[in-house]
Amino acid sequence: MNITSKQIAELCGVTRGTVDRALNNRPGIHPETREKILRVAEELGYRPHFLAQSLVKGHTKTLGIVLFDIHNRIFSQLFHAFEAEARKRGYIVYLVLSHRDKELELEYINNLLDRRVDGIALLPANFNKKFESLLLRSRTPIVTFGNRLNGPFPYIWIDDKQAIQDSVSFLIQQGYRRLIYISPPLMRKGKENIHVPEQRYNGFIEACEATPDMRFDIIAQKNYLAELETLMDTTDSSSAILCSSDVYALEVLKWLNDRKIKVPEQIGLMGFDNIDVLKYINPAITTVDYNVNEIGTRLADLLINKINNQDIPSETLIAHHVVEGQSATAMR
Amino acid sequence: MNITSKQIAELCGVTRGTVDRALNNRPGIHPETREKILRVAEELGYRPHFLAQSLVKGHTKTLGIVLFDIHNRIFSQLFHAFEAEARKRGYIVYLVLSHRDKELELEYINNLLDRRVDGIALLPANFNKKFESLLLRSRTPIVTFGNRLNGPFPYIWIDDKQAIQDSVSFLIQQGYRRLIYISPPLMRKGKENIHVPEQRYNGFIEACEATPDMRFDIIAQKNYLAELETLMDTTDSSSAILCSSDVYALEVLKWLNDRKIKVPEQIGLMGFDNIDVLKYINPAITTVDYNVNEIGTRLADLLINKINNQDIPSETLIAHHVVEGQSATAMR
DNA sequence: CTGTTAGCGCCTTCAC
DNA sequence: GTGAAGGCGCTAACAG
Repeated sequence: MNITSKQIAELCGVTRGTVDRALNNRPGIHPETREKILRVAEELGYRPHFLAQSLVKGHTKTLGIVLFDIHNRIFSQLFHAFEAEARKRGYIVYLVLSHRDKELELEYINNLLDRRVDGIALLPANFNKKFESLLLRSRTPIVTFGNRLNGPFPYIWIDDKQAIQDSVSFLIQQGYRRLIYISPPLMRKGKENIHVPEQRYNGFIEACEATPDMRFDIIAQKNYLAELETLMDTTDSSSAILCSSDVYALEVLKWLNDRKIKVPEQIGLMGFDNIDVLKYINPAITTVDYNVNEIGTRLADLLINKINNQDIPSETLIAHHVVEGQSATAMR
Repeated sequence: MNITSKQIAELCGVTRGTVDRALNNRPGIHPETREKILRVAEELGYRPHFLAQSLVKGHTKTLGIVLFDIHNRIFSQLFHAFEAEARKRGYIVYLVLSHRDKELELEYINNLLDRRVDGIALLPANFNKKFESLLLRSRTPIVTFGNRLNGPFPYIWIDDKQAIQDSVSFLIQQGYRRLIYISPPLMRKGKENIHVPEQRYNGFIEACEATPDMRFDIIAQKNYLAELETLMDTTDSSSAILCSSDVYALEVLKWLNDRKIKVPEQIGLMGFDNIDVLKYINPAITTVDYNVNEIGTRLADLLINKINNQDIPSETLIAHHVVEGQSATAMR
């Protein structure tokens, strides 16, 4: 169906070796022969068979990236940057969505490995030894992000623990003395890789315990609004709700709005991630910002460098900072 | 590096043909030989080389999907559904982002073709004959969506013209008699494939012209807020702004908020797409809803059916309906 | 039942 | 400068 180098060889009355020399302009071929072959190839719209090339060259110029989903804006932005950098460096990417499902992730990883991707950017849901040894045995370059593994896999993200501590500091400074921390992923502890939620959780606990007179609660379940409800009568204007992600903060704000509870007048609210839809929300939600585009770009950069056998740092942490909105400003 | 069927053959003292029979459990092999081969393969963690398989089988079990971007929620949702259906049917997908850039789209299409993807789901930015003939010549199954080509390419989306007419009808019914239609993509007319924006535009014009006493304006430029400003002193509470997409409606609402112009008291506002972030917005934006998950699923379904040489409809239109919020409710 | 052979499309020595 | 041959890893048709 498609024109092959063999056919060109026949048409030009030469052998495939010569055609190859012309096509990949390698030395050792008469200029005229080259001209002719190139012309014929051009006319016939010859395009090399990428798979066949990959098979012999041993690389596919393909990257795989596994994400939980792209509903969370943070991940769709990350993908954008990743894809752009990959393209600039000559790679095309498989995007697969694990939905935090360990089985599915495993299935996908195996599939990507079978397809001989040159490297994988991985947001891991699995976390056990068996999984890691599969990755290691594959000898495929891998860079993790947004969740850490135990083995020697390079990692890029932010300093989550510090970021939450900064958030708590900010809230304390605003005069808040009673905090409710909402982080549903914590409920999957032991069942799933929740490295980042745990880092944030640890940061929260430490920061709170280091503060005299601080009261705090943790909500770690899927149905977090129901639990929040039971806590509401213990709150006042010196209370604030800190969410481990903007997506929860948005839900909480909506829930509070529906109940005519005013933010920040009656209770403070703070998110995390600074996803871009926040700009449309009233009141502006105080949150933690970090350059996710940079993460995406660096992620691709690191992975490709690793593919090229360059040394890359085992950990790359991107800067973060609290962005003050109007949702966590206690009446002092 | 990785174990091959040849090595298994040697280890088992048989030939590759036999190994192949065992691995792909084909008939004509002694149960014991099969057992042994399977056991050895299992122990060594043998996995077939997907590329080599593809090369000989003539298919790659790979789909390509080209999107403008995944910032617009409608596209990330669509991808989710597409990816899920593809996976269920045994395919993995390349996601490439054209950013509406015709050159880039072309480059990507060629790349996907070189990689011998089994099919392409295409949101086209290009629209000329040359582009279409490239697609046709490739003989690769293609299904378009969200923008139409002229050639015989199956298409799936919604009835955009009708949807805007329904929107206008709704606004008229609410008592609006002066409409401002905002659709920035229209400015790229002639330069880029804007099939859908044009359909919506046509629907708008027809619906307005069919209505006596209707005044209307079109804003078709990137800097639409600036143009909107010049029109604001010609509006009153019987005026409404109709946006060709929710993303513009969100910007407009923010802009109006900043100017303390009340929606819908002073002016009506309506969007299109019903992207999921709308649920967090106040006032609730009236918009047009359609099941984008269904589009994503059907898109994959159609494409795969086409790959399997089944007949598929040249046009598939998904239902839509106006969702009433509080942003376009004239004081009657 | 199993081995042999040929081929998918391309690249890469090694002779001539 | 060019041809011939072998191989990437797997499948498939044909013998035996």
